[in-house]
Amino acid sequence: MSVASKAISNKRAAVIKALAHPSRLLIAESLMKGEQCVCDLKDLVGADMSTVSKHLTLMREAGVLNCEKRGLNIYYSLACDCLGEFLRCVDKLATGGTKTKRCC
Amino acid sequence: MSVASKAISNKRAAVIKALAHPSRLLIAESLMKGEQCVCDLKDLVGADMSTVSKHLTLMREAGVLNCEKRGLNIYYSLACDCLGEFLRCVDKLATGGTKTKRCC
DNA sequence: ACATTACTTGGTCATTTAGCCAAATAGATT
DNA sequence: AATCTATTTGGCTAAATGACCAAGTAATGT
Repeated sequence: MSVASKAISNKRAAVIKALAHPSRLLIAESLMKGEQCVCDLKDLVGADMSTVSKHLTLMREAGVLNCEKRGLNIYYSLACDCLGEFLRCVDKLATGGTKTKRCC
Repeated sequence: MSVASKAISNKRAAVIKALAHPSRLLIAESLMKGEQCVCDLKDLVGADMSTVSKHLTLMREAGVLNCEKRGLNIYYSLACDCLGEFLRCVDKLATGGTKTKRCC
């Protein structure tokens, strides 16, 4: 693999990784309905505010979320409306019936 | 969150996690062209065979891959043909221009 | 039966991740 | 200016991940 395509591969993996955690997935799904501030998301996830904040920073740095400060609150929103089709595929895989248990 | 929806959330996250690594992403993309055996994928990834094998096991257990043994070789294939739309969204996010650098 | 080939499994180690708490910052309110 | 509220940052620790090597297994060829 070339250096360039390795960089692309890493960037893609970072985006996917930003969604590869139950709490972050929950956050992403909730934001499909519209922007929310950190304390809303903290209630949703049920973890320490600092923990949630770190998840959000990670997602923003990966390019998955945008944020905007208004007054005391910081509102996070999805950077792309394609999450639906992303999740459609994930659910297909997550609920897929005929898995190969083993072959060896 | 209920216990049931937490379980679903974890399952989804496991599927996403199975794709959230440069080597595993590379493997998934390569398998879009058709099944391949472990040594092919080892050459593709360029890591130790045992490392690749562990990646493949993880992906299979998450439900992303199927495998079938024929002779000495084990052939891995994608469990779902929806990877294309999945990656379309990932690329949109990975290459997205207007990212919020910071807001605080 | 013995060697070979293709994989997997177990062990170990370094790195990353995820959680919490305490402290810092920034805007709003008094 | 002092305080309150919302959020981030730093520090710490426990747990998970990813890589390699060495050893084990299973089908094939001799």
